[in-house]
Amino acid sequence: MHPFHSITDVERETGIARDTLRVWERRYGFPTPQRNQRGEREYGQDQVERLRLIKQLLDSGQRPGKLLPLNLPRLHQLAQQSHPQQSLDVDAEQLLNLLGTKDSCAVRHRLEQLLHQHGLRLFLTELVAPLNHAVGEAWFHGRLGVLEEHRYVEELRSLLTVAMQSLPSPRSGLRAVLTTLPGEQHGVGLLMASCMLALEGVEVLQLGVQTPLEEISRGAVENRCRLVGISCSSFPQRRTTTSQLVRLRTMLPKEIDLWAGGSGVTGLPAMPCGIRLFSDLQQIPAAVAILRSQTTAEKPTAGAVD
Amino acid sequence: MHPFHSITDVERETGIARDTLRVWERRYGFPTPQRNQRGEREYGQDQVERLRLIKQLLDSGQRPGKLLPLNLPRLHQLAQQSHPQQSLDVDAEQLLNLLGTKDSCAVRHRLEQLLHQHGLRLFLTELVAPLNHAVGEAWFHGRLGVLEEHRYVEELRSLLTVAMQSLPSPRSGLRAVLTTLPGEQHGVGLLMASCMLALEGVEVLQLGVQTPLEEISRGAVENRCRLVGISCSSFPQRRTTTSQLVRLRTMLPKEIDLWAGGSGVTGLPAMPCGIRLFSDLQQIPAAVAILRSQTTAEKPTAGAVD
DNA sequence: AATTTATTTTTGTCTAGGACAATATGCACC
DNA sequence: GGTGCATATTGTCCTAGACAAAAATAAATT
Repeated sequence: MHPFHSITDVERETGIARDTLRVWERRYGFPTPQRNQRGEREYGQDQVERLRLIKQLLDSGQRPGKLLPLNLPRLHQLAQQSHPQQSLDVDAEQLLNLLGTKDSCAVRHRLEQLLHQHGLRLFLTELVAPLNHAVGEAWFHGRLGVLEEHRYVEELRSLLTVAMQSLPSPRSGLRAVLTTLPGEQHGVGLLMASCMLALEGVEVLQLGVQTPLEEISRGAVENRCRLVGISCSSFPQRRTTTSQLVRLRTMLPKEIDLWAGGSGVTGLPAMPCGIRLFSDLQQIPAAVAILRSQTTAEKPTAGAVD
Repeated sequence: MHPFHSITDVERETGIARDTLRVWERRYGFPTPQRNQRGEREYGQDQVERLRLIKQLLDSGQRPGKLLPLNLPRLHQLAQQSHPQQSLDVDAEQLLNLLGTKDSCAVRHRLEQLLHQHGLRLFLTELVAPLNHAVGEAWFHGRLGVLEEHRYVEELRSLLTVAMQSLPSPRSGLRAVLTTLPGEQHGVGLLMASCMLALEGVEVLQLGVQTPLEEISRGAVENRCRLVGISCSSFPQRRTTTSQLVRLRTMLPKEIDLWAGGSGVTGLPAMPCGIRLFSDLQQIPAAVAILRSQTTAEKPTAGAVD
């Protein structure tokens, strides 16, 4: 009926905290919501759009002081500049186009085709990883909507879930807990990492998203896991990621490795200690190999741990 | 290191809004966090536990005024009373026990066994639905941890995803968009509903969780869906669910049905109009049948719509 | 006695403007 | 070009008050 959004709505839709929205209004004069009878803010659709765009630009490194005074055209202009169209694999490009059409089966079929053609590992590293990024960018530029993005994610999730089921039962010996931090909602990166580890013969204990740190730690210990993997997408504040990872590190026994990867860790301010950051899925096989050689080497010489 | 949580942490871990935490402190004298140098609240682990329990009791219909003055033993006592152990199917009971053990494969295998034994539909309505509830309760009573719950959810998700893939391609004619409202994070109910619809030959467009209302509407229209299904789990405020559903209803063309189901809609204060609430998965087949007969009946007599 | 209607209490969310530390930026200096 | 320090920017937290929606209770009606 009335196209107005409360401050809580806007917080949910843009990912910008209520306090931040209010302080922006005070400091920069934007947004400028109307007020209802009760004196509460009512954001119009246009302001929400603009805030969404601002949020995206912020996440890509821009600063609020520059961004908030700009009008919509200038913001779009900036979006163009800061995220130039990147060249893409021909397959990825094709899929991106398919996503834009109404035909959802086509996307599914093409993904399956490519999976069988290249095998799971290459499919993940060469196609899905860049495609994920490209889908995000396409949304950023307004080429795809949230709808298309969700559809893509669901197709991929389903495809990878099925693919992982049909992998041979891992030769035990190396077990891993895989999950995301509390607050993190995106599960596709997690699934991709699970696949990569499973491909290396690691027995993966997938816990889904948003596991409390205490439970991650308990799960790793109780199941005698050698390693904990955390998938991090973009987070509201990057220092949240860091502090949570550090806290998890202190909770885990030191003989359990802690790995973190995903777009949320690239450009993270260098971990203090004992946390391995992955900027790329492709680093996983080598890391697993090293871990495996370490573990088998250590096994015979028991003890020597205080 | 230091076992203290900021107010944001507590908000994330308990699902209680910051403002609410502060106002409780003011009104009821609980929680009573310490303050750090800067004067900021620091909640100890015990207070967080207590708040979690309080949140659970609130969700089950208790009132803050009664709950907040109570100490921990009394809260547990109340939890026992308000959620008496229910009798369970022998299969469900067995699975609940398996979940408590470390052996994750056993859960998986037993679920698969039962799925093949009963078929997907009975598996969902007779086993999974009550088991979901039982797992929630078991967590409530401290019998299972978050870890076990997550493991269960992931196994189920994977199992149902695979099962849905192996269903025959739906005979087209009836198409549905299925998703959850913005803010809703739980996707299992969604997957179960998708399965039920797919079993009835409905072509399901799964959009995953948290789709903005505008995008739900757009997806339904663009893909010529006859119906939109929303899966609602427990929501912070129930009126949020209502208002969002009503808003979605107004956005959708009136020839598209809107269905909502899940634990979040039971006991919801009667929808104004044009929204069908499902308290049970079993109601789905009949509703689809009716819809199908309506649609085929209407098709020939085109027009008569302003 | 049961059901409807009015009144009171409870409760979550919103507001304002101030404060401060953590991060980023600009600039002199090596 | 890199390094250290002063300065500016920015998100989050604070207090305390206000108010409407929901729930509980009381009152009035059938």
